[in-house]
Amino acid sequence: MIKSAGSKPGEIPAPTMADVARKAGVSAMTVSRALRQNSYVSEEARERIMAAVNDLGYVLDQAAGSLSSRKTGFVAAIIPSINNSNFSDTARGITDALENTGLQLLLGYTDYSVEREEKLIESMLRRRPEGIILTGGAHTARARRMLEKAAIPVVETWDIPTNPVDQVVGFSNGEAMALLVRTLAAKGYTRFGYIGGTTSRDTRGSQRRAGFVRALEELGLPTGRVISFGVPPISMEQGAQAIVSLLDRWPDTQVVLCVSDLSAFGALMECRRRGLRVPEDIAIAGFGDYEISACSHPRMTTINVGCYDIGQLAATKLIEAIQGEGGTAEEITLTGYRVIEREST
Amino acid sequence: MIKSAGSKPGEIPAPTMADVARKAGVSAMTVSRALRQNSYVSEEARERIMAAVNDLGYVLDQAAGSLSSRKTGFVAAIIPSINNSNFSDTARGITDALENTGLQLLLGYTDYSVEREEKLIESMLRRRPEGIILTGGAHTARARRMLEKAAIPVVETWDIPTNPVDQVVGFSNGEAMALLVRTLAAKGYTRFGYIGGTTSRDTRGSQRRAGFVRALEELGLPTGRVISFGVPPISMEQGAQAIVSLLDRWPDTQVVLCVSDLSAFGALMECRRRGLRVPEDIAIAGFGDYEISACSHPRMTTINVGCYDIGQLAATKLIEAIQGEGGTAEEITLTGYRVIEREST
DNA sequence: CTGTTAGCGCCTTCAG
DNA sequence: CTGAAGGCGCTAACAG
Repeated sequence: MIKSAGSKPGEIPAPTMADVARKAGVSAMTVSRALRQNSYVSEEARERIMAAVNDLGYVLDQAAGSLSSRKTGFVAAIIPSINNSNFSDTARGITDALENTGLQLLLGYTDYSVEREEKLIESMLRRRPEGIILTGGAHTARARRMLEKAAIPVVETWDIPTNPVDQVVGFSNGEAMALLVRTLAAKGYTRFGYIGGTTSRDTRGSQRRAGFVRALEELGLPTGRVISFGVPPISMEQGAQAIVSLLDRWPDTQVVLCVSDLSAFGALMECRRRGLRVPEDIAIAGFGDYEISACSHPRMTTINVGCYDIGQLAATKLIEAIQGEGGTAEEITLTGYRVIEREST
Repeated sequence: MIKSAGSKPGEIPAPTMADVARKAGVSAMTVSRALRQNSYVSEEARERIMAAVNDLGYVLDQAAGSLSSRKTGFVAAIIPSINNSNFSDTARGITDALENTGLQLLLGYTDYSVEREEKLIESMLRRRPEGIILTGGAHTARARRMLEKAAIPVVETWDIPTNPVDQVVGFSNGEAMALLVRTLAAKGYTRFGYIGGTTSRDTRGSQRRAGFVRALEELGLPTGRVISFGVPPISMEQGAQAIVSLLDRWPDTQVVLCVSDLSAFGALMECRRRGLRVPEDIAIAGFGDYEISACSHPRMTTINVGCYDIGQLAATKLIEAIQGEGGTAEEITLTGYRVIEREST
């Protein structure tokens, strides 16, 4: 504990604006003005105020300020996992877009659970954020109701919900995966396998799987070689185990697509460990273009979905809606993705 | 924009406690009591209140509450990078420890810059967090002063500062790296190389390097094979480039230690790509025990430092200090680390 | 350019 | 178990 702290008796209460005002010989209102960028304060007064602020070690109390100004300066963002670099890239994009707007990020993660998302939304709304960014379009009914009641701009990302709450910045996970299938089919592969999680929780994961199946159907190729493996997120280790089962069951599989680069990497390394040549004996592709896929040996084919840009764009749209007149139409912004062919296919 | 929103004229203002109270036929005070767990409210009143809350879609405004209760329910945490799974594991540990305490995390990242840390600390202190968790012991003078003035519990993590602000939950990065050197020296390696970043910004990185050199000196082994490579964080790709330079310059190097598993992985893959056998031709070890090191081929030797536990323990200590009488002594809690020997050495 | 007045929405405190 | 009064620290709105 520093000096005297906590709620000890004899504690020195933090200085308030009134303390600064007294010390600088002005009113609290002038201090308030001096501490913001806009409003006019004489150079002389400003200097005295800043000196007093420094002397006292005064730090503005935004909770009090936002109560009276009715603006909290918070923006909430909810991602599935903070440990997944795809989503933390999105979080970085959000933070960077928020820089210099005076808005502060309230970040939470759901562990891929809509129930946890609901709780998070509730606890975040208690902080009265001026806008909120969500991942995906699957929410509980109560979460949806709370969002609508909150009457703040909402941006759903990483997906294209069929029934958006408000704005959307995302892409079709199914279409992206389908594109990958078509690209690989064009190279001559016909016997495709798939590794992903159980479909119940991770909506993006199940959309990718659906896109995989749909693309194969359209190409008239067999669709059955699918391994579903545990609840998301599917780890590298699970990818390794899954490819063993998959090749065990369907030994003539030529190429395996995975729900993400992480499981793909696990699968890739396991194949190398077992002496399989990639892509000669078995080709492998991931999803998400994580750092790892550009660096592995062999380098991995994957699909880049612009995680950082999603975050930056979502935040930009949100800021516009917050600062705008509130009349922005509901809007769906599609973000791009592209297949990155590397050595593993 | 949902329904009517933003600051449009004709907007429906969010319901307040008074609205709920009116609807439930009680006073605002009773609503306030009903919405918390403690305090006594009759079952009958509580039911009516909850019904009104539901009808109105009322969500408590914590900013107002904390102004009067003088407790914000915020805890701040600052990590170097949100994209590094070691630190996001720590963040998860913090979040998990905070669960069910009613405390909410305010998370920020510095990109390894003490200047950015200073700005973050300032903007977070404006939210009046009840405690703060930092990474490392290097702060600007002004940051230190602000922390001291704030008179809230502080926990520095991931390091053992020579002059702690308050509490510490960490380990010696230098000692951990030295242990790795000794472990490998015991296996017979004598010609060690090292890959890390420039030392100016990442204090943990430079401590690891110092530990590397110190351990070799104590063993009477040569210490010169060090490649410094860019500002942190050192990427996988930089690890790949660095090992090429290193082996180019010192071809007889037997084992290379890296500042983290990420650069070590890049180095490992690059060696495999060039047809080098690992560990026969060149052994490689990382630091941090990222998921990747357990899954790569060959699996990588590294050192596990309990990232998640650091976060959980730091938050637990912080909560104790917050809830305690404020008299907790300054305390240094050492966390454990252990070498994990795998196939790459 | 500066000050005054009032009140943001809730909780503390004290009375019933 | 419930209510009334008052104020947390700041800023909007208006007056000078």
